[in-house]
Order: sequence, then structure tokens, then C-alpha cells
Amino acid sequence: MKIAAWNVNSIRVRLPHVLAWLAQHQPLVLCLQELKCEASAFPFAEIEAAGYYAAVAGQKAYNGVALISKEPALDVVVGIPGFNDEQQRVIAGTCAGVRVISVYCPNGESLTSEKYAYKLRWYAALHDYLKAELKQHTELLVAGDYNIAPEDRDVYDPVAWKGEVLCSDAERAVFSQLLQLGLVDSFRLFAQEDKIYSWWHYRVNAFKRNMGLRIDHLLISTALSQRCTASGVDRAPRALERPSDHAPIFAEFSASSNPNS
DNA sequence: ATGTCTCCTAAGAGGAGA
Repeated sequence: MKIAAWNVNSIRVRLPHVLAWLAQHQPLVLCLQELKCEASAFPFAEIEAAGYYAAVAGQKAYNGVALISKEPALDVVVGIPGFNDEQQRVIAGTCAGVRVISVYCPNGESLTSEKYAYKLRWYAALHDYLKAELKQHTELLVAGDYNIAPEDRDVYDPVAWKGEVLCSDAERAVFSQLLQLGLVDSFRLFAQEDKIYSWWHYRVNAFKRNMGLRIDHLLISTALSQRCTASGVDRAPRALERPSDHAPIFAEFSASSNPNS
């Protein structure tokens, strides 16, 4: 069973890519970010025709997250409970006994921006939310665009990016605090090639030159990590015509020992 | 290297966000 995440930078523009990817990879769940549309404009019919259900938290023009799943997501929760935010960045649901949360973390813009202060506040709220979720759900998966490159090896040019937004010490610290809750970066559970990234700028031929950052992550609880068998980034959709600037990331899991969980 | 893409408003380009 495969679970994946993808910042599609507009679901309406990227729908053909998403449908092709679902058909090829048949994930149990695909966590989407940056829908850039209201739920009323979400392509439910096309997703359902592909054999999938959709739980959507949308808004006009910006942000927006969804859970695309082979079985209906149960106990769907939108947003971070207790954290008032007009921006639709979080949706949670349960599939096959796994609590799955799709997250689109704030970008931050620059270290001096008000958006950066919001990013750190938002991360503090996410931290407390995930702490509570881990107490309730043995098997938890939190996947999406974190807008943080956790280590220098996740950056094509760590010298140029040192201290910049997405790579700053404060951002890396809050990401590390998520791991300290008992979450594991599924990408690092297995040997990976060097210079694997998940996002490349649209400009300057960044993808062809592999000038990228690994800012999309699929974090899993330690219990879930026990049955994680593979993980990675699928670069193929980034090479298509009219691509998202992000590539899908994924992890694979062996069958649950407790099918009723 | 102010480089690209997507959205919006509002009626043609320009701004926001990434």
C-alpha cells in the first residue's frame, strides 16, 4: 500500500497529471496541497470517475488541501483545532486505520516578513496538534509541503541558501521539534541517492539543472514506520508539459497486522 | 539572473504569492 503527497499548484490546471499519476500508482491515499480553488470548483466528478473519493478544504485562489483516497476518509477534520486561520492548510482523515494529515505549511517569504512570523506561529500550533494526534492514533502520517529543507543535503546549494527562508536555523529547529514528538522522516528510513529534491523553481531551468530543495515530507509515527518498506520522490511528473513546481513524494507499507485497526 | 507560473480583479494589464 502506497501513500503519497503532492503540491499540485492548482488542481484545475494539474488535473490531467493527477489522474495519470493515480492510474499508474494506485495509492491508497494522495495528500494534495495548493488546490488554489474553492471546494465548489474542485473536480470531484473526475476524481470519482478515477475510482477515488475526495475530502477537500478549499479557498479561492490560494492554499487549499485535500485527501484523495480509495476508500472514504473517516472522521475528517479541517484545520488545526483551536488555531483560528482563514487559510486552508490542513485536512485530516482516517483510511485503513491510518490517521492521515495533508499539510500545506506556510512559505514565510523572507525572514523579515510578517509571513515568516506567521509561519513560526503556525508551526507551533501544528506541533501541539500533532502531539495530541499521536496520543490518539498509533499509526499517524503527516504529509505535504513543509516549506522547510531540514538539512544541508536537502539543498542543491547550501552555501547560497544558508540562513535563507526554507533553510533558516529557526525553521529547521521547528521541523526538528516535530521529529522529537516521535515522528520519522520516511525518506531517510532507506538509503537514497544524493541530490534528491522535491521542488525546483520554475525559473532558470532549475529542474533540468537539478537546482532543487527537498521541502516536501512524509512523516510517520514510529509504529507506522515498523511497516514502511520504501519511500522516495517521483521526479517523472516534474518533467511533463505544464508541470507543478513540486514532484510527488511517497512511502510504501506492508499490510497491517491488525486489519481492524 | 526582476528569471516563471497561477491566481485574482475587471475589462487590460498588473499585483500577490510562491
